[in-house]
Amino acid sequence: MATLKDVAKLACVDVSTVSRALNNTSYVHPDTKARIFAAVKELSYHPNVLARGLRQGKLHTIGVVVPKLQMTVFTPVMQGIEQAAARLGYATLICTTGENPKTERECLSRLRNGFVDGIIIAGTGANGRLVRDIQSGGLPIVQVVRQQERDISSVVADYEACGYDATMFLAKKGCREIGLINGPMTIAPYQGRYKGYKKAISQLHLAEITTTSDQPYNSFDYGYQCAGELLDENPHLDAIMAAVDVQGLGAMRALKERNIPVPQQVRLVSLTGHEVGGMLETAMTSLEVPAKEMGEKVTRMLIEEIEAPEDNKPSPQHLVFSASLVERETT
Amino acid sequence: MATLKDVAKLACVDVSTVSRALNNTSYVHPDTKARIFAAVKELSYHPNVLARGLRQGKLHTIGVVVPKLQMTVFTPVMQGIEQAAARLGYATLICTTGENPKTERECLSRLRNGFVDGIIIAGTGANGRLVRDIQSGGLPIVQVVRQQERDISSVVADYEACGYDATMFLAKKGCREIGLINGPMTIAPYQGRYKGYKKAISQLHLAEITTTSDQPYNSFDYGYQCAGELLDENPHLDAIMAAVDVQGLGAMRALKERNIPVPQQVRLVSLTGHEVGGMLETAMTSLEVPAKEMGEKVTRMLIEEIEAPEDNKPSPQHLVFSASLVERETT
DNA sequence: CTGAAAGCGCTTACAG
DNA sequence: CTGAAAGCGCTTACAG
Repeated sequence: MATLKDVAKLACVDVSTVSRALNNTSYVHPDTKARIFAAVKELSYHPNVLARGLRQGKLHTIGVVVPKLQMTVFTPVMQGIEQAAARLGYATLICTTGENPKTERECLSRLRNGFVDGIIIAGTGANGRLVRDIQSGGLPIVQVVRQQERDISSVVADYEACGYDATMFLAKKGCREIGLINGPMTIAPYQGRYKGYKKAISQLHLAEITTTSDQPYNSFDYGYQCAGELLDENPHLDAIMAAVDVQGLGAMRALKERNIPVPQQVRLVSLTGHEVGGMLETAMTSLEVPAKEMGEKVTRMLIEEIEAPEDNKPSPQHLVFSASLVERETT
Repeated sequence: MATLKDVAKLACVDVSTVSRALNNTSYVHPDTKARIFAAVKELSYHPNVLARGLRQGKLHTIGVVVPKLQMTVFTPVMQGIEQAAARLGYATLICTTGENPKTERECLSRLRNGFVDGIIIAGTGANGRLVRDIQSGGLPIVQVVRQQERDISSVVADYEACGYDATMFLAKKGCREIGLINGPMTIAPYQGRYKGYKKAISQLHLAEITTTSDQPYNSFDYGYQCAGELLDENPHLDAIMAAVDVQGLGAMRALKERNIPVPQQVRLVSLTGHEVGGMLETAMTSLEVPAKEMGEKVTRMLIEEIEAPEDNKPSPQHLVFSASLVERETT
């Protein structure tokens, strides 16, 4: 690979002049410039981003730490992040943790080593200490989808409203035994959804009906198993709310296998929709979350913080997006 | 951020000694070592990966260029890549092109600048020249899912066999009017699927039935529209093959809206399955592609090439995975 | 076992 | 308008 030095030699100028010409950072005589560009072309020179990054203390790269991509809200979130970052001249380094705190710790350690200018995280909640350390070490970090830390900026959806609204919506349809398929309370969105559900349930004087399974919670099998359990233990169940789309798919399948007509006997809602709902044979009603937009927004927020002067960093801000109930065929 | 120098000063040794202690690259007196580690801890020192990368000419990072993630085979492929890379001590830089050649060109240009030690690409086919340039410029690059270049290593599935096998399978079930929903012939996998379909069709002396739409081809809407067209123009159609899962979802929806029973009247197969097939209300028969495994494999291949001594780089190799027909409920 | 020095490929004040 | 020099934070022969 050709270096600045090679170009300088070929163009018979100093490396500093080449640098200036290439970065347009000060006037360079047109003739010199022409010679330089000719040399660049001849050698097919490409500046070494690492060297520049080291010198400038900035690599124009952001790190993203998410649990998993497949069939989750994180895919569209990631899409938004990637696009916004590219538009602003940043590359995106991705790290999936599989909800494993240890993997997450490794990801974060790797990222903090001058590799990235900032981090976007949807955390497991198990590495709060490390996350705060990174923040106070001067590396900007923001949360997306999951707001686990109060003092770190975040972009999330209003999960409590999702839980509440969906319950109320189902009640208005006449449902009286509404079961919830959820996930661990240590993860903010699941807690939010539960709170909303609980609030609505008690306002309506209905009984709380929940369940859990041993499967990883953000999965088809979890939805399938929990739905099965709910149905078996509550013969008069008339509605199921799934925390996420893929759980909803599992629930749908469980309903079908029991020959329970949807929505006639049991209605079904996903509390965190991201497109798939509308692509199903029986389109699923869901609270659609603006996932891509959230990704874009959190990226802009992070890059703003990265580019703010050292003595004028913005305070932590928390942005909450509303989900919109899209009624389809399962209610 | 503390630097090596800070640690050295605090531990009263030279930076070189600190470096050696930290990297375990030569014997360092236990006492010295202890002092160094104490200093590291006190300053919460983290080595700057950039500086090391620059010095060693290697950043332990690979770049990945894929069309899009959402509901495509690239999500599980990406998962495989990310996991294999992490296991081998590499970070993963991701770039999505949205099938846009210009975006792809920008991604590749950004990546080649010393940023990554190698590249994995599922290309649009429109930047062959650039891809070959990168390769001959000494930056290892490998293809996944789509083998667009003969002289660049690749890991793909046997799409032709997918097309052929699926057609034969459907014929054996008694189908005589088998429609294909495909994508552009400039993209290797679509061409492969078509070839296989065509071959089977002519062996069986059946008529070729295909169609296209203006929608982006790797999408629900494309599948929906194409299926609609196929059904409207071929009243006796008894099977639909969709190139990819998400097209299959669209086709399913089109069938449902026309009240066409599946599989009784029309059978449906996806030629590139990656899990979703089994998560549907009516589970979809598909040729399941080992996407994650392909991602892992291509990563190992790339890293092997990266780590091979300059004078002993492996020749281009092409690995083809077989898909396996998983029969579910749509056939 | 450890230090001093050179260098990775850039950028950026500082002169002139 | 351009050159010479210092430095970003590391690693790695070279001495001793």
